[in-house]
Amino acid sequence: MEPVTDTQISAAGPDPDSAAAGGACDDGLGLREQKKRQTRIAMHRAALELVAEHGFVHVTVEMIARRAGVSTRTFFNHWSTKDAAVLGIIMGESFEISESLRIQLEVSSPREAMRTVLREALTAIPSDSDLRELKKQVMAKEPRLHSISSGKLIEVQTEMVEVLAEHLEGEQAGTLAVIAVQVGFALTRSAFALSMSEGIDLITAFDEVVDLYDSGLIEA
Amino acid sequence: MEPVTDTQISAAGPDPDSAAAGGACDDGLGLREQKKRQTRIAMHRAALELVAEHGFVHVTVEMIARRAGVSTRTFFNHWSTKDAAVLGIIMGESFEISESLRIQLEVSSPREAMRTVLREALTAIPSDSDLRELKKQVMAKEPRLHSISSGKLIEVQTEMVEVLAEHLEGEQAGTLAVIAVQVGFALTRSAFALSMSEGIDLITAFDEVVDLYDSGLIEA
DNA sequence: TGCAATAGTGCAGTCAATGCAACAGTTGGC
DNA sequence: GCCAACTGTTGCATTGACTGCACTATTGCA
Repeated sequence: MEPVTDTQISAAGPDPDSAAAGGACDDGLGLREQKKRQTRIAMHRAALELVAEHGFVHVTVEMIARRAGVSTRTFFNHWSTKDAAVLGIIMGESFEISESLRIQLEVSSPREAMRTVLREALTAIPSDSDLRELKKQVMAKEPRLHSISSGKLIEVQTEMVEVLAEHLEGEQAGTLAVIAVQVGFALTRSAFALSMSEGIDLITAFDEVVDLYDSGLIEA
Repeated sequence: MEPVTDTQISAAGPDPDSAAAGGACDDGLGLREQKKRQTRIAMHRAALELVAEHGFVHVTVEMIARRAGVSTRTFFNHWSTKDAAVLGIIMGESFEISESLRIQLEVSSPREAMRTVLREALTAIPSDSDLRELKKQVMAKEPRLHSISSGKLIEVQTEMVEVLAEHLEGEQAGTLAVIAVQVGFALTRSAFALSMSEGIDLITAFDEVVDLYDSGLIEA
């Protein structure tokens, strides 16, 4: 298994059980991919349940792994951090995202490019209702999770700053790039928090956050 | 010693050596306070030097402590995390900041209140020129440090969201509060990055960032 | 069926972070 | 100058996140 590439934000797929029940949810994936997905979801669910039960700090990776029926080593093959498992953050290669930004910058304004890329990076969450309920509970009790800084996320942030700074030119390009990216991620984080606390999917949450931000009601 | 309260962002004071040379830099503090400050700065400097030399990941807390001439236990009495020591972030009680926000909200708009509080939380950095040079180097080589999420910072963030949400009222108060605080901290983080990379003091950097943000050039 | 790829595992090890109890220098009152 | 309350420093033991490595088990494909 790839030692946890990280970067494309997405969340766990549909419930393995319901998929098994329906039987038709092959997704065109091989048996291998399906199993991988299943264990991943099992861990995510286990993490959520345990955090809901005992609180984030009292849940160990070992506990999560055991409930999900895997070894702790396997846990870290799927999730880069404990936080990531609870939040269901999976990321792809950071250079893909920064490349995507570079391309978008050719055809759109920096603002639009940033938003398009960030939005694209948020894969929809087809989460089941019970997973949503769990997430709501967890986020309500664990405000700590509102601020994501899951390892590789920082990597992406850094690369995006570089790409943007390069594109902007001018004396203050660097500073402008830093601010733009920081604000962009602030919106993304907000979307994540909203998504989990309201039980809506990430893209919807992101759009809502962006709308609110643009409305000027924010006063930030 | 207080087991590292955390929250009031500030940076290490003046060079202990230069203070010793001048002799008149008593600051009205007791011998105790002075010594405490000195060891703190020694650790901060050691951390910066080592990171500049070997890179963040290859520097252990033990190495920092040894160079600063203290035990690792003492290290953690002063800094809540390794990151904090490198960045020179010290924080006070989080409730003080949220209290401050609550008060400011009585007399100013949310936007002004947020900014005032965040700005106040940034104690000036009277860093020596050589420390600045070190910081520049470190920040250039360690982009990881651009995204601060030093433990208790999250705590402050959370409390601010609560206070703000309570004050805003309305259906979307919660979401608005989350976004406002996230953006506020995004600006603060940007200020921190700018301060270190340009070798200017935090307040100046913060004002500059806010001005740039308000100018609309950002395109976030 | 057999080979290549890849998911899962066990193990040993590193290191950040914390609690506790003992110790030492500082301060203030007398 | 001396004692008592503080408070900073330290060593020790411990927990738990995370990693590298070598190895086994499955799966996909020819």
